[in-house]
Amino acid sequence: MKGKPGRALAVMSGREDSTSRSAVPLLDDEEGIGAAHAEDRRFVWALARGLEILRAFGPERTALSVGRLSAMTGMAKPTVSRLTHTLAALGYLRVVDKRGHYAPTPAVLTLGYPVLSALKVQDVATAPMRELAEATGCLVGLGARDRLSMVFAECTPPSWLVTLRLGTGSRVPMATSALGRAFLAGLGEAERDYLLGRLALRHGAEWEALGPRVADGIEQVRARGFCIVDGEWQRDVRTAACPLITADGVMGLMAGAPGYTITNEILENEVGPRLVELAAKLSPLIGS
Amino acid sequence: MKGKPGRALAVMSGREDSTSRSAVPLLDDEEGIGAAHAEDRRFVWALARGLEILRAFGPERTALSVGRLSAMTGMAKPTVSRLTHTLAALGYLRVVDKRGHYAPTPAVLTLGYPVLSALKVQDVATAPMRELAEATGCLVGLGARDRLSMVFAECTPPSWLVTLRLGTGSRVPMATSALGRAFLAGLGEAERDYLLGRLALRHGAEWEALGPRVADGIEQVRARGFCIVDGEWQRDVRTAACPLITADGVMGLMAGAPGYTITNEILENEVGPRLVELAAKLSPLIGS
DNA sequence: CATTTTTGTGTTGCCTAGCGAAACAGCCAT
DNA sequence: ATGGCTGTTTCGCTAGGCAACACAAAAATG
Repeated sequence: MKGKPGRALAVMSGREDSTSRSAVPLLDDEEGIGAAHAEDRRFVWALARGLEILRAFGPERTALSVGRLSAMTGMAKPTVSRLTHTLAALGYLRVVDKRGHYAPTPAVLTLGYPVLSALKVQDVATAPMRELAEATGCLVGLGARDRLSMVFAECTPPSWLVTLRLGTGSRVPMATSALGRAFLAGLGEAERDYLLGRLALRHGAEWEALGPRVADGIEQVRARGFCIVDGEWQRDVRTAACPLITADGVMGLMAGAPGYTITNEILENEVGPRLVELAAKLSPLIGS
Repeated sequence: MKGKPGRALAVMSGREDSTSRSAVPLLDDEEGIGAAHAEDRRFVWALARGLEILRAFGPERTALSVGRLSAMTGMAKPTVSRLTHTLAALGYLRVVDKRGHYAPTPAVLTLGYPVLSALKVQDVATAPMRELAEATGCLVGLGARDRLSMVFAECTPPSWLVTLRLGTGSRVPMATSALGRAFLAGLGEAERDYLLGRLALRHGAEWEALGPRVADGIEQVRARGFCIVDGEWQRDVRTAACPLITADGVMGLMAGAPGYTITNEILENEVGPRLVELAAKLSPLIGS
């Protein structure tokens, strides 16, 4: 690229061995918004940065300070300060203590409602998913892609299961989860190859071992309609998943449980087929 | 405490703006982001505008064009075009047809997860709420304030009820819903008076009749712990609600059903007390 | 069916608003 | 007080908002 230091977050920084600067501002397991839009004149950075602030929060990061946000996102502190100030003025963030820690408020939930409503999740999916969850003892989830993760649109844990903490809006990685592999299997070739390329880029060296396992999951779906992942995403969690093609695009349906409550055989012979059956039933109902 | 609102509306940036302006940019039943921050140098307008774009979508407006968004929000079309372009590049919006209609994607759900996680909704609230819902035949909801509405953090409809379409992230007006009135009753005096003032401003002439009914709801809560609203929010929907004080602030708990499935007596003698009981149980568990 | 009307999106010029580096102001702790 | 923190203010330079224009496609009209 060119030596213009101009904008483009700190992702492409690293010209000199800077002392105090955090090397890479990547959030959790996500890729930043980086340089992809560096020359896009229609791209408004202020909005992208503000949303990255909201994304920085998570289950174990419920309250963050300006400095912490600055380090996590790679933005300058004054910028973060202004963005948090704005988000607080709009009601999406609030100050939780005198040290200036910010936390998201329920107002952000309103942003998500239109999608849930458009997908008709509550209308058609929740009840049969819950039924399957209670019948099999698995947590049953419906998810779609977000960047290189899968995000749950609906999540129905069986009433007695408390160890798996997932819910609407939570994410699992695409490459190591059954849900992600099933989703990939449901895509057209072009889009799947594109995503596999990005995944390879993101996982770096470990892709050597991971890539074939992803390909195997896709092959499982092709062979019998669903795939199984045992302990790759989280230790001692076994999951089956199948793709779900809707009018609004490809999603995925998964069912999983801790290893000590379910065997791979049950997952394969009972849960998997019922999952495929449910996906077929939901397929024409979900989305517009 | 907040600063003085003290300004009506309009006036975005230019002060000599005498040209004909698009009338009023109000979204559905919300107040715009108007003037309160007109002179706040720390306020980032681009971010506020982008979030208003996301807010413009709703259950019956699942896909919107640039022109429509421009009319709804009062922003210029090129501005909206760039914001939608940005949101699409980030994955929060996608183009759904050749005419350039945009629709939100499941990616926006990730923004809401941190709050649900922080409130521990799934961990402690969902199960007992569902239990109450099945036992009483009411939809049971847990909500918090967003601007002048109440937004649901969790919503558990009984399995057989399909006419009430509410879910996580959906909103009901503060003044005409039992949930809103119960929330107001749970606040401290200063904040309650501030909100009542804004509500009076927003409802204009009809506040003459509405205000006393709101006050009556608050009085009901004071007397017996919950209040009842019959048909004011939606025709033929009866609802009881009570405040729920958590470590993260005041919320509200409500239970409601269509009029032909429940009587006011049952609501008053059975549902209301159980609601109060549940709120007391959840109070120490929800939030940090 | 071609043409005009309507509706709606994407580009320019100009000027305001916002980003970022460095300096400035609070807070605690020792 | 003196550092070592962290969050907020100047100020230059650049990105982005707004108005007007240009343009594409559906709808209306003969």
